[in-house]
Amino acid sequence: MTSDAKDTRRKGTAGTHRRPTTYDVAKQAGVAQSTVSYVLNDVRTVTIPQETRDRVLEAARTLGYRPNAAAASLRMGRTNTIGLISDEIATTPFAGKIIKGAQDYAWEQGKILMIINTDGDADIAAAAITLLLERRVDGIIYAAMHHQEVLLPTTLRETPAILLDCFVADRSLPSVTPDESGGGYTATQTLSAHGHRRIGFINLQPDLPAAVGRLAGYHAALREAGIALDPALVRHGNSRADSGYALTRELMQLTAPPTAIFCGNDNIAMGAYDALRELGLAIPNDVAVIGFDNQEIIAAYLRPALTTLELPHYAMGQWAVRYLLDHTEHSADEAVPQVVLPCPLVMRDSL
Amino acid sequence: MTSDAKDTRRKGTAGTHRRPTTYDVAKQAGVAQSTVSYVLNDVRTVTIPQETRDRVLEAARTLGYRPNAAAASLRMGRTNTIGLISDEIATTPFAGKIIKGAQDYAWEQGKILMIINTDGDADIAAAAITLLLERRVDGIIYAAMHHQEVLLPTTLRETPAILLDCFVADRSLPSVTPDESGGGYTATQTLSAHGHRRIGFINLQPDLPAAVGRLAGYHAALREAGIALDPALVRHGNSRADSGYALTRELMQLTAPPTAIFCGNDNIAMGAYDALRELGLAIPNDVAVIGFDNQEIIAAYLRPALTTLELPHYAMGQWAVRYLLDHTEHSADEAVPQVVLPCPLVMRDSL
DNA sequence: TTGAAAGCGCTACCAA
DNA sequence: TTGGTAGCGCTTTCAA
Repeated sequence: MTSDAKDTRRKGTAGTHRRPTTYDVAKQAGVAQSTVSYVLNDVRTVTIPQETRDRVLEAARTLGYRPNAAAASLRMGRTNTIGLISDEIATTPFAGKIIKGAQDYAWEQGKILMIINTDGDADIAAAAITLLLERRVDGIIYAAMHHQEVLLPTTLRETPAILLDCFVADRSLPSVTPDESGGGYTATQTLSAHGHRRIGFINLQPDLPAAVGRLAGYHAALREAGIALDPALVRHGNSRADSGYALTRELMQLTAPPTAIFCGNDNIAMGAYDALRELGLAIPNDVAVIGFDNQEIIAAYLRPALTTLELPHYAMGQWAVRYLLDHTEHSADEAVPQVVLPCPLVMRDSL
Repeated sequence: MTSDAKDTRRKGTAGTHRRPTTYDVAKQAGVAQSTVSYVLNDVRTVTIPQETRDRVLEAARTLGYRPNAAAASLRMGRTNTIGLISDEIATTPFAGKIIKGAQDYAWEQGKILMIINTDGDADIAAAAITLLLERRVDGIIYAAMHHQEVLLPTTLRETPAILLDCFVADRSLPSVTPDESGGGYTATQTLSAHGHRRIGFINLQPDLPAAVGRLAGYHAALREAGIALDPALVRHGNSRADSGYALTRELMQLTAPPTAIFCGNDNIAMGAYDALRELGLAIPNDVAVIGFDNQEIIAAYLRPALTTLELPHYAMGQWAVRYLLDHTEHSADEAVPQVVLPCPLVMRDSL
């Protein structure tokens, strides 16, 4: 703290940390600043003799030179940064997977992520967009953790953007979401391939995109297998375990109860397990169960381990970044893609 | 791509997106560039008449002006950005909490986070540090997901940095970690306060900082309660459920088995539940159980719900950012804090 | 109260 | 092959 007059860290007394610049490196190496830039960026349009290169590299090393990304960004008009706005982060394992998918790909491409969590607050989302715009990110990913329609500030259109696990009503923004109906189809088809003809379906709240899609898939698979749709076998719950429990009991009280149950998510499946156990029914011998979401901690710990469908969070994260990097330019003429990624089956022991 | 025939986006034909600058705003408002800066940044040292202010604000608005953060950073030497390097992100719920804690505080202070996940790879960590240094972040948080000693590149010392849930051997870098021994104490003391005198402890691998700390806390609480330490009651496992299962069986086979078990983490507790159930012992009436980590998905779903200690991930994230913001300057003379944050008890139904 | 201008560190153009 | 130099958009000093 002290020293003479306590200016320890302001003046050039060693404590000062003015980082060396290309200018310093140039001086040290006895070349021009531009030469330093050429060498450091390995610019191939100019040819610099190895000897000079070495001198520059050496000077940079001894000075501890580090390029200043802000200066480069200012000059080049690109920040090599991608903004990621997510509506949740701590409360779901999905967030981590999306981030990881996005980051892995971004990192490969030398890009870096700026992540902002909104906690579902629209004002924060708007502020986040503003901030990222000021940072001149090369693109913005707006990610929801549960497939839904969203309403977004128009400011998002000032930069390339892509929606992840969500979409806008008029589909005017590119999006990447899970193939819900494909998932519903896979689940149902897998069950029917195992010989089941009476397949119960405990769906999520009927208004959710996920529920609509999965139900469509269920219908399609049934149709394809030549199984008549029995409306009594389809129920809508609230996506929690208690609803899985209650609706499973309802289903099993039917005069012709199902031999397999497709659960709208893994929580519901957990409830189904409880109900089935209480009824003295064995999984999968008496009743087969298949879930959705692959919430590892549930699915892998349930006994028997739960067969389920995985939501492609990692893949969506990856896809979103790739899309942004491939579409750095605003090209209004191109179609706005609404991409849908498959939900892979994760086979365990419940069927 | 060529011109003449299809240069829609290069020239000023509407498609072009040269963002307006302070210069444009100045021109539009009929003032000098500096005036724009004064108004936009609300600089109080100069007094600008409301009328001028309004003109500037209006011009900025109609032009859709957005400050360029890179330019400001370059000029000011501060980026208002904090780097967060984490060794895992998708595989543990802890990451989300740390990030949220860090981000919530950073956001409040107008700072933004750059997050890089290393997957535990030292090379990636080193590259991440380099990248963040080039970005001139105002500070770096290096976060582990499990309390451990780490070995870090010296480059980390080029900027203010803080370690989260980890530390370096010589304690030369500031750190914030959970109060493991305080947690061990709380767990044990809580059990003894419930009247238990024979308290088993199934610890993690003995070499982990968490295990060492929790054991010390266990000892301290026993001593304080006047309970003699019985080495037979202390076991070391491998932090997974199977080890909790096996060691619980061992413990219960003792001629004087424990009436309560303190489990080194929630996975172990899960295994203990299985063993106890198999032995026909009721929780908490026959044996009380307390866990550690508060892995919500385990702890809250276990029946009876598990009483456990929470790791302060959110608080550590918050603390780390606060520390960095308070110590923007490199002050070598200050002591290097090794802060320890409490692990709060989360009461549920297992004791 | 306002304006001109310097300069943050970098890239890349143009000349030598 | 190398070097001088003009900005990128901003903040802030200094003069008017």
